[in-house]
Amino acid sequence: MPRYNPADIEPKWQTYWEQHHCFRTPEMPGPKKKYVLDMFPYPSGKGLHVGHPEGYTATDILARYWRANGYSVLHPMGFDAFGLPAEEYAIQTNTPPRQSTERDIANFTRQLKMLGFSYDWDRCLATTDVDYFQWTQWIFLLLFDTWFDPVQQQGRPIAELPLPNDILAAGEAAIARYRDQHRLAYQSDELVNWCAGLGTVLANEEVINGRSERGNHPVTRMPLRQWMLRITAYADRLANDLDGVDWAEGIKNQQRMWIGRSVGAEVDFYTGPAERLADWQRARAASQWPAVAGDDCLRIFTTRPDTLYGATYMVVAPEHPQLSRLTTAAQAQAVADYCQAAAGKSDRERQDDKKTKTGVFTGALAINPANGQPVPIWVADYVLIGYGTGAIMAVPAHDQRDFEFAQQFDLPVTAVLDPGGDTDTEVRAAILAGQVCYTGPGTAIHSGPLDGMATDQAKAAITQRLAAAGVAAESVNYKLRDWLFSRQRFWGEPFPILHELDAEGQPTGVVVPLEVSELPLDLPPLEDYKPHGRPEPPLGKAPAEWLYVERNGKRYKRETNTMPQWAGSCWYYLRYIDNRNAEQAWDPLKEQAWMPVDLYVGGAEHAVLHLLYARFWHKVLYDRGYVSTAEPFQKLVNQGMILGEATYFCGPADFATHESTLAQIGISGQTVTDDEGHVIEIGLLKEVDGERVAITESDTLKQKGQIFLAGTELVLRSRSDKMSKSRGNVITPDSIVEQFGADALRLYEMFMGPLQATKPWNMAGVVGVRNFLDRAWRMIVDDRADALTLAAAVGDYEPTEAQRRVLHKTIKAVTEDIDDLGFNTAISRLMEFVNAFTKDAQRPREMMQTFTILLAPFAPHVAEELWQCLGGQDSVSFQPWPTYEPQWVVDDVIEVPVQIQGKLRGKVWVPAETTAADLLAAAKADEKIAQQLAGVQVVKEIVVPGRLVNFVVKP
RNA sequence: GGGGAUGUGGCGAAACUGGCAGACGCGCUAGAUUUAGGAUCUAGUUCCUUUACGGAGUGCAGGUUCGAUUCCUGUCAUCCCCA
Repeated sequence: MPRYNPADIEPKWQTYWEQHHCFRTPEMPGPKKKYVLDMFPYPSGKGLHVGHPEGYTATDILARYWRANGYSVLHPMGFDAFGLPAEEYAIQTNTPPRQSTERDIANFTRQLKMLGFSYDWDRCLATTDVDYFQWTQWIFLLLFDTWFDPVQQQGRPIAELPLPNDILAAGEAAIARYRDQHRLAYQSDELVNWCAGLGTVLANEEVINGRSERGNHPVTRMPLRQWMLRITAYADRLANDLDGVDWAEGIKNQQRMWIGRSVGAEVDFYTGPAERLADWQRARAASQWPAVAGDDCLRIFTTRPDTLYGATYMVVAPEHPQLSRLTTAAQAQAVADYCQAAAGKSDRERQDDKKTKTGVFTGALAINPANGQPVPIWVADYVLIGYGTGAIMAVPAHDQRDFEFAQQFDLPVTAVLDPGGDTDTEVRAAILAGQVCYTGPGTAIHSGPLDGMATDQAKAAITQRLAAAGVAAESVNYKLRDWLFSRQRFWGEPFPILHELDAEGQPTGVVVPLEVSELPLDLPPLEDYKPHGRPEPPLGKAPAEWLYVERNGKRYKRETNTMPQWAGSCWYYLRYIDNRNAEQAWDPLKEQAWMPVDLYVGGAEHAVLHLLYARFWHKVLYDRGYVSTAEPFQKLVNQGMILGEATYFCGPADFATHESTLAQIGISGQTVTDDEGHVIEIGLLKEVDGERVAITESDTLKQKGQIFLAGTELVLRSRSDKMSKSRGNVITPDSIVEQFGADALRLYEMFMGPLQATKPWNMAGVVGVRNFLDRAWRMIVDDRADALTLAAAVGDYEPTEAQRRVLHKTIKAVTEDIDDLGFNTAISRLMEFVNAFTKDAQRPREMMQTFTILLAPFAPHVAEELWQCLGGQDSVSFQPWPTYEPQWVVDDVIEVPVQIQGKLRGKVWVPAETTAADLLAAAKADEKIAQQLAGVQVVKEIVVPGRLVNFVVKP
C-alpha cells in the first residue's frame, strides 16, 4: 500500500491503541497532571455533527501533546443521555427510552472512535447509567441535607441549623417544617410554565414567545408544587469567584449579568387608613425594620432610592399577594380582568419594550415615606412578581419604563435629578420639565434634605434616614432565581424522596429522604410513556410496588417528578476521576490529585446555565467537604460555531438584467425577503439530476476583485448560514472520513481558523489539508513501491545547516502555537516544513522522525504509520516531545527594511547581531537610500536593531 | 433595548510587546510532466495604472506617533447571547 490510504491505516491504528490500552489513565497522576475535559454530548439520533469534533480535536491535540511532555493526562468522554428527544421517541413508538438511548450512545461511540481521539474509554459514562445516577441522587440528598449559613457564607448540615426558641417550643413538626424551609433543596408553590402539549412544566429558557421551544405548544402560567434548589444563596460567591478563573471575559460577563446583582433599598409605603398613619410611623420607629412587611404597607425594592421624591405612582405585579386586598370595589372587575389577561403572557412578553405598556389603577393610595405624599397604586405586568418584591415605586422622570407608562396613562412626571451642566441646554431643560426621561447620575433637586447631593451620596443619605425611621433597609437583589428542579417527565433521575400519606392516602406534607444505602432508586418499567395532560408526571402510572413504600407502619408515596437534564451534567467531571467506585461517588484522594479541570472546552451556548449550575453544585460539595477546590473549571475555552458552505446570491435588479442569459444556462432564482416582505436578494439554483440545488463555488469565477457567475457578467455576493436540516447544508463527519479520512477531518477542523472563531465550512479546504497529508506521506514514503518502503531521498544523512534551521524553527513554532491554542498556525508550520524538505534530495531520517512526532497530535494515524515506516520503536504516541536548540532558530544574516518617512524604500542584508550604529551605516551605504537622502535634510534617524531603519527628512 | 464578539485579497486566514500587511491553505494563471488517479512538479497571484524602482490599501471618519491591522475617539455593518 504505497499510496496514502487512510481507510487502511486509520482502523489499523485505532485497533492498536485499543488493544495496547495506549491511553488508559493512571488512577493517580504523576508529579505533573492535566485534566482536559470536553463538554460531553447529548447522544442524539442524528449522530455527530462536524461541530462536535472541533472542540474534541482541540482537546485531543493538547492531551497528546501534554502526554508527550510527561504529564499524566485525564481525558475522558461520556454522554449527557437523559433528555426529551428520547422520551418523545418513547411516546411515539412505546419503546423504553433506555433502548433508544443506548443505541444512540453506541453510534456516537463508534463515530468518536473513528476520529482517533485518545480518550480513556474505560472511564466512559452516561448520565443514564444506574451506577452513575445513584450518585446524582446522592448529591440531591446532600442538597436536601444542607442549609446556607448567611453569616459564614457557606452551606452546612441541616442538623446545625440554629432553631429559634418559638420553633423549639412548638415541637417536632414545627422543627421539621422550619428545617424544610431552609434546605437548599426545598418544595415550593411556584408559578410555572405549564405546557399541556408536552405534559410538563418548562424552564423559562425553554419558553419562547409564550410557546414551548420544543414542539411550539402554548404555555400557560400556573402555580405548582415543585422542587427548587436555592442557588440564589450562592449568588455572591458564584459572581465573585469568577475573578479567579481563566475564562473569556465575555462568558464571565454573561454569568455576572445572569446573576444580576444589584444593590439598592427596600422601602415600605404605608397603605392603611390615613388616621392610623402616625401610629404606624411611631410603631416602626420603635420596632425598626421587620423581616416581613405586614398588611398595612407595600414593600418595594429600588436601586435608586435617591429618586424617592420623584415617585409619582406605584406598581404591583399582577400576581402580587396584596393586590386583591388593595383593590377598591370600584376597580375590582377591571383589575381581575387585567390579571387574567396577564396570566397568559410570559415574563419575556411582559418586558417587551416594543409593545405599549398596559396597566390598571387599583383605586388604592400609598404614602411616600420620603415626603408623606399620597401616590396611586397601579397594577401592571411590566413589574415582575419574581424580581425584588414584586412591587415598585415608579419614578417616571428617571426610569425609562416608568416614563413610558406615565405617558401612556397621563401620570405626573416630576424631575428630582439635575443631569448637570455638561448636558445640552435644551435637553437639560426638557429633563427638568419632565418631558424627557433621564436615567443617569446627577444632582438631587426637589428632594428636601437631599437637594444638592450627588446620586451616590443621596442614595446613602435617604436609605440611612428611612432606615432610622424603620421604613427602609439596604438590600441586595438578584436577577438569578432559584432553580426549578422538577420535571413532569419519565426519562430523568427519580428523586430519592418519599411523601408521607395519611389514612386516606393523601400526602401529609411530611417528606422523608431515602437513606444513602437505599440508592440507587431506578426507574420502574411503564406500560406506556405518554403524559396524561395533567400536571402529574408519567411516574404516577408506575406499578404500585414501586410507587408505594411502607416504613415503620406508615405509608409513603414516592416523588413522581424527575430531575431536569442539567442535573447529570452538573458533576460528571468528578465521576470521571473515579468512575467505577461502587462505595462512593469518588475517592477524595483521587479528587484532590486530579482537580481542578485544567482545560474545559465546549460550545458557548452553555455559557450561562450549565456552567452556573455545575459551579453551584461544586460549591455545595466544597462546603460539605467533598471536593478540594472552590471552582471546578480553571480554564474555559468556547469553540466557535461551524457554519455551512457559502451560498451565492445577487440583488433583484441584477437578476432581472441577466434573467434571459441565466435561463439559457439553466439557472433559476429564489427570492429571499425580509421581515416586511421586501425582496432583498435572489438565491441562485442550478439543475442537477432533475433537482434544483444551490450553485456552489465551482459555478463562480473570481476576477477583478469580484465574484461572477461563471460564463456571465452577473456579480454575486456570498454568505454562510448555520448548518440546519431545513437548509440542507449539514455536513456529517462520516462522509468526510469516508472521502478524506479522519486525519484530514481533524486537520481541517483545526486549520479553518482560530478555535474560538465562527467559521464557514469549505470542502475545498478539506482537499487542501488532505493534499498536505499526501505530500507529507510522499516526503517519507516511496509511493511507487509495492510494499511500505521509505522514499529514496530519506536516509541517515548528516543534516545541512539549512535543514537544521528549518527543523528547529518548526519545533519552536509548533510548540509555542499549541501552548497558545493556535492550532491553525501550528499546522501552517508543519506545511512549511514539508514544503522545505520535499525540495531536498537528501532527507535525514532522524528529522523525518521528529516531524512525525510533531504531526502526531494533529494527525495521529498517519503519524503512527510514518513512524513505523521510519523504523521507530512502538507507538509515536509515546515519544517525548522534541525540544529545539536555540542556536538554530536564529538566522545569522537578516534582511532589514529601510524606510524614509515611514515608507519602505530599500532593504539591507546584515549579520543578525549588527549594532544600531552599524545598521545605520549599512542603511546609509545602500545605493538607493543614499540616492534618496542626497539633497534632503535628515531630521531624525530611527534605528531598531534587527528590525528596521527609518529616516525622517525635510524636503 | 442591554451585553459580547468580529470587520484584512476572489475565499478561510496570518502578522510576537506599535516596526517589511497578506505567512499557510483554497481558488486562479502560465509552464513542465504522467498509461492513469480528486494527480505531481516549477513559477506567479492584494488592487489600480503599468517600463515599475509608481500610486492606493487592513469597514468608514478622525486622533496619538518617526511609524498604526495593532493604541485612543467617533461611526457604520455583520454575527452571537440576553431581555
